[in-house]
Amino acid sequence: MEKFTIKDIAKLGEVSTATVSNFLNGNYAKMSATTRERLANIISKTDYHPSTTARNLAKNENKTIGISVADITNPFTSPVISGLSERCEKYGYKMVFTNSNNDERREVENINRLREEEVAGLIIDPVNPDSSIYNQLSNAYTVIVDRQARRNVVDTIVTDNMNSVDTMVKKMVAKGYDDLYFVSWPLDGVSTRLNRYAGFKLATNYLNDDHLITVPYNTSLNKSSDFDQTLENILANKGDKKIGFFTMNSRTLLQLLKSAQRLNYNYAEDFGVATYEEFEWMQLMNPGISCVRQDSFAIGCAAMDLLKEKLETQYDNEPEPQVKLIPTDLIVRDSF
Amino acid sequence: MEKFTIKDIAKLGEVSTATVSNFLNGNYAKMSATTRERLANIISKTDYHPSTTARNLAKNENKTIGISVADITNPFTSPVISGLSERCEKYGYKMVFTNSNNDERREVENINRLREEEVAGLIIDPVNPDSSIYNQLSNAYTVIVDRQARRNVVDTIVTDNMNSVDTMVKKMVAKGYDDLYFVSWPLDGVSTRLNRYAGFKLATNYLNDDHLITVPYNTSLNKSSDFDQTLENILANKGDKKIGFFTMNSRTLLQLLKSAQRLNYNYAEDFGVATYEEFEWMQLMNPGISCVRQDSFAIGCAAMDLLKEKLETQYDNEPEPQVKLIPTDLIVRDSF
DNA sequence: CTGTTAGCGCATTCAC
DNA sequence: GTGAATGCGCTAACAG
Repeated sequence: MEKFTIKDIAKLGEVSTATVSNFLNGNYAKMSATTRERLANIISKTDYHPSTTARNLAKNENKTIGISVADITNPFTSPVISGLSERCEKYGYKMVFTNSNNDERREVENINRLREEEVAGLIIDPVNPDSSIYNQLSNAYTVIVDRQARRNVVDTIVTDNMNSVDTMVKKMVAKGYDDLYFVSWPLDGVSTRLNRYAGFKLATNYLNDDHLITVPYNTSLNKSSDFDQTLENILANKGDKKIGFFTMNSRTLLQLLKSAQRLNYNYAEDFGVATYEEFEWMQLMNPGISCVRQDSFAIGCAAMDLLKEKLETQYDNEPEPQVKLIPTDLIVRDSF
Repeated sequence: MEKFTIKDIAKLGEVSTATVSNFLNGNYAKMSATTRERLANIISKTDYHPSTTARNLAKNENKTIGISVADITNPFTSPVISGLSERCEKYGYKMVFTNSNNDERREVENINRLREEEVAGLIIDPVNPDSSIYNQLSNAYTVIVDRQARRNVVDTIVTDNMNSVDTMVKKMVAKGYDDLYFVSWPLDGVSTRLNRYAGFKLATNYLNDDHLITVPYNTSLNKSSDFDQTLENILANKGDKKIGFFTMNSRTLLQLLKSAQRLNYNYAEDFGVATYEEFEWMQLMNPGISCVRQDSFAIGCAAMDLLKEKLETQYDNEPEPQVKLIPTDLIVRDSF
């Protein structure tokens, strides 16, 4: 938006462009104190600032990372971006940002565009972590966040699903619940669900899947469903037993809550409940709902930390992909 | 991340770099069909892609816009970004993104950094719209979103506060409410609040401020407050009158709801209520809460539309700053 | 139709 | 301590 170049200020300072360049890069050893001061003056007066484009070209480096998020609108991705942005600033990277709006095709376009921009690295919040497109990405300059592939080919940072469920459900066990149930969308080999369920089994020591309740992915909240039936079966026959549920996310929690409402059961009173994911309304409800709050900010930070580290080391061959687990916060309220 | 340059593929194609450049830019008229095909082949085989940096330098243009958001974590900014990203893609811009985390100092840094990147334009979701720092920005290449300054110096896109409140409150009036109250944080000259209140007065025809209830900015939701008192005064003495409240945002709504709960009044039953802002829990509550849903996505779109238009026209002197209002959706549920 | 050439703004030897 | 020269990868005349 300006017009001054390094030449202009070289002329004004009556020095060569090289000296100016040195000044700009802090190589003050290579000039007299007087020219240094003169340059400082001129530059501040002209509000000249070097062209990053030109500099990138000359140095053949580009301190920017490309970001592709599946869905900016998802409440869990904002904190991730916040963490990324924090670290980018800290490390002197700028971030160019793309949103795929849950569209795999668009994600591919975004990633390709990002690569053409010659970004130094890539951070991807994948639409479908099991897609094959990530195979083309080198693990040397990319990291995946938030969603874990069944077989991951690049480093990924995700919330510690298994352990958080384990410790939360252990708290329920400790309160003397006789029967605990895990309410989930169909497992379908999705790693998030599998890992959360694994945590549940770990805490409860259930050996088979008798305590796994599955609800279809897209059931209406406001119509009675099969789930009403199984809930009624459990609750009507519970006798003196304490019954508890752990729901794998907020949607299944709502499913449970709505069903219970239809059947005239109250949570906390007639049964205990805790859930993965935190939303504001869980705190507003009365009694408040215990939940696992994932630390998305930390995921963003860790992702950029990892990426920076990878970018700074020279690999003779691609590093083995790892997955790093980020611990969660357990929010215990009065729902169990 | 690659190594092929235009020279390499020129050599491979046994043509000059100029021809390759023409090919890349779609100037197929300037070459024979055979060389065109040959080039296409070679390029696809080598997975060569031109350096955007070099291209930007050569063309002295930079199809990127800089974005500075006050707080990525605010649920209303995600849709704005979504809209921006939509339009950026459409118009062929890429976006470099910064987050200020509600810190004015950081915002200044971000904006300066963005300008140094030689972005073509700037879109700013301001931390404090009344800050003086926006005075330094030319209206020729920047637009502000979401928050309106008292005296705005650059084009601004905001939600249509006044008209949405007006039409929502008119719906309450139509339902025969005898007394309507506007619950708000102290007006304090903040344009958002002023405009919403103006809409309220427009709908109710109240001439003075007797129906404005002010609650301090930072009162705890869970302790009884002065507000409890004034609410009790109104509700205890209402007689046969229908009483309604319009709250200026979700926080003041919660204030109202919690106070009512403490005083054993029920909304919808003992009084009517509607609010600015929509959150998921308003839909979950029973009865659902009527609210004004601002179309943040549209704000993002409009902002980028405007910016693009400005970028493409040559101004002899800076254009007069305008403010554009984005209409909202009125969600009527059962709370009044 | 194709090649030559001169920049774009800056960084970096290598002389002086 | 300083400056001229060269190149980063590409574009845009201008010749041929």
